Amino acid sequence: MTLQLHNTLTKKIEPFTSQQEGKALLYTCGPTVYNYLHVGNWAAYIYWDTLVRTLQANHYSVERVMNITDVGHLTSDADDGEDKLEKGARREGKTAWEVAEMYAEDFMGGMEKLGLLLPQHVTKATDFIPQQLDLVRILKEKGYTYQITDGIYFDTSKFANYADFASLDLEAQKAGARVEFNPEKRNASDFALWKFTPAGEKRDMEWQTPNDLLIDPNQQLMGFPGWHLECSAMAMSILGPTLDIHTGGIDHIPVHHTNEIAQSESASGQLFSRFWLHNNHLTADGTKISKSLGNGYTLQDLAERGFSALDYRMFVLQSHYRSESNFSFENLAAAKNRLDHWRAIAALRHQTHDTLQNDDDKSLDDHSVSLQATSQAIIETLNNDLNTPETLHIVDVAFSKLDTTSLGSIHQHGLQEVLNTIDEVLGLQLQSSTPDIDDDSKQVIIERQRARDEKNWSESDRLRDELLGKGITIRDTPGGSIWEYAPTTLLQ
RNA sequence: GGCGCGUUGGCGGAGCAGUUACGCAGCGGUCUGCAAAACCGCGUAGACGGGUGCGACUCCCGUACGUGCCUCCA
Repeated sequence: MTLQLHNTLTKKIEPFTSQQEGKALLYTCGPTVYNYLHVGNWAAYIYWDTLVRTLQANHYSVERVMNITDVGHLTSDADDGEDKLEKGARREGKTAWEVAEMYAEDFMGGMEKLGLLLPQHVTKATDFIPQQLDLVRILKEKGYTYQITDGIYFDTSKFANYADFASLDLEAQKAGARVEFNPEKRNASDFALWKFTPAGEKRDMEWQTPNDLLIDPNQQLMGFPGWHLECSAMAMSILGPTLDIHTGGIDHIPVHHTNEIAQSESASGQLFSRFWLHNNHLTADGTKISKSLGNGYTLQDLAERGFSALDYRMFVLQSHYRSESNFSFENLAAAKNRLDHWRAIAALRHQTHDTLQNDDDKSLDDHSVSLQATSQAIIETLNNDLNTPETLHIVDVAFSKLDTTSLGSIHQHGLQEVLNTIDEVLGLQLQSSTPDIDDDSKQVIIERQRARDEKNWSESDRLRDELLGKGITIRDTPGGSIWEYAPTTLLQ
């Protein structure tokens, strides 16, 4: 099966194709760096990392841009809230620049812990101010903008298909709106492209508004970009007017992405993105994740309870990206146990003695065949709109078979191939987390076997404890002793 | 008020119109020097009411409940 993806644009699952053969242009809406990311935020990046890996498994080279929003994201989409960065800065007694730097660094650290592939372009909104102003200029020249007291706005009534993407009923929304909108705006859905620093205020982050963008060119106005503008400016200036895929959270459909499409397509006259993928949200402890509820767990919170970032990655892969899923530590523990089992299987690759070099050797029951088929099946299920839960099921079935297979009968090459595939597409680092044990430990295992042969149980148990001290557990099977890495214990 | 989604066993979570999802947890057993692991078995899931099928968890309609976005947020 070729890669099929659910496209929000058409609300259907469609075969994926790119504009340029073998190359996919991808834009991912990144974080606003005014706080630590919580598990819900991270889930999105894990899903999109799986997308990138799946594209690569389908022989696409991926050129990907991810923004870091370090300015202009207001605390309200009504364009009259505070800037999150400026607010965060006041909270912490720092400048907006320092806050952005600190949390951006934390974000990059989290990416690494989770084993997320680094996009080719990780771009900060503040590094793309000229490009954003250029976009405003183009829109102004084409007659899509108007200026009011607090900024330059995009007139959504001039973009005929504005409501289509999110199936918006603008009139009904207006009637039921719970937020007062700026009465100077021509339409409730109009949004700020560029905001002016209010008179008498000084922001940490502000730039001179180019005179040619103003009604009165003699005005001297400081300002800053609206939140939606940055994504369009970075995406188009780096990847060109039309993306192959644009990803983001489901919450972005009605406002952020709708606005991105409006401003980008109005400026370029071309389709902004051919595919739009949206991840559903995570709840935590049965309710929506929210700072005020205290369930916005961070990676640090997980670590303090004995869970690694990769345990969390496994947890996220257990549900489909378009389903709403629920985070709890109980569920995370289930994911961790599953990952520990997979690692035990991965450790077998050091302990098999491959007597069969030929994959087609039929004398070896069906293990080699099934392992080969597993690698293929993993890609197939991911190609089905990134069906990661089904992928895990396939791996479980294959690994269960290995549980019942004696060491000598495991087809090492096939196992190696499956592990490679899993690590490539799921990023669980099964192999790097299970290096071969050192020679000393191997010697201890041999000595223990000798003690057991002599029924010297006290010596045998002593050696087993010695290995446990090194984080290695032993299980004795009819076919011999097998070692694996001891699972890390959870803090209660 | 508008738009959307969901309801599967103790917890999580898929596929599929007719045969075990899978994982985790629980109980019983086998194996084992012990332990661990593994294996076998058990608990007979599909909100409710209709409809269409020989047959529905799986398609259609309705009801109830829950939930998301429109307001911080992936």
